Amino acid sequence: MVESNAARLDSIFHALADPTRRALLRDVSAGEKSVGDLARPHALTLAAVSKHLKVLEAAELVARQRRGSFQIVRLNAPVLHEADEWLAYYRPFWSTRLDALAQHLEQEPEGESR
Amino acid sequence: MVESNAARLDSIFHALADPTRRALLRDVSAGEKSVGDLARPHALTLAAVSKHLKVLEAAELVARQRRGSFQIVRLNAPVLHEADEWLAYYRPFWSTRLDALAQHLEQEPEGESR
DNA sequence: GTTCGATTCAACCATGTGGTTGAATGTACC
DNA sequence: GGTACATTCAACCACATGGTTGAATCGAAC
Repeated sequence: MVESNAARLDSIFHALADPTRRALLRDVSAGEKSVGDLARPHALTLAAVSKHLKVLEAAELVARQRRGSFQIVRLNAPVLHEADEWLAYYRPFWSTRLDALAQHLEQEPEGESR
Repeated sequence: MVESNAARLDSIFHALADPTRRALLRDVSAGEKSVGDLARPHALTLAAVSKHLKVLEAAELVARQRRGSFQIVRLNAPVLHEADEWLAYYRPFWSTRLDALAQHLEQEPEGESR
């Protein structure tokens, strides 16, 4: 559906594969925050948090915007929707609706790669 | 809910952050496969595929079982459900139901860490 | 324009990743 | 028990990651 889906999923899942980054994402889901605000609750240097934010930004999970001398970070949730759509393919496999599974398997497996 | 949720999500999302591993997962979703079967369509050595499977197995996304001289790999979909549950928290943010979002934000953000 | 606060950059370090090759293991078959 | 096949292990490589520290940048305020 989307063009280079695989590379996008790479960066999204990679960004989510770190507990600090998931925590940052959760923190920022409560509303816009400056980098300093985001760093404060974590036992990390600002530079480290800045790097994590760069990973989240590369995956477009957050967006930055300068406001005065602050960098304001906000959640970009629709990107998580892409991960959700990838997962959706497997939903029939953990739900108990085996008939749905059978029907599911007749379809082509959604072309992410190649 | 689960004990060390964060570490599990780390390994799950990390496993999903590679296109080869996502492809292997999709391949194995069509039914049990030997390692050789799984390796064939990919332009990789068997050893490389074996390593990828080890990552998927560490995340418990697949399970192995010896059958004769073959290693049979099968999907363990319920683990994907854990990733799905993590994502569920963010669903209100990309859906347009902003009233749901407001209600959502009043709740505690689900304790994965600390 | 200097100083202060917020953030990033650069260099460095230890460790992990994804791949290779070639040897080793394990099971089946004759 | 030897041979063939399926898979893994070990060693190696180049490169990415997650963290640090200290210098550099950028905007605001005096």
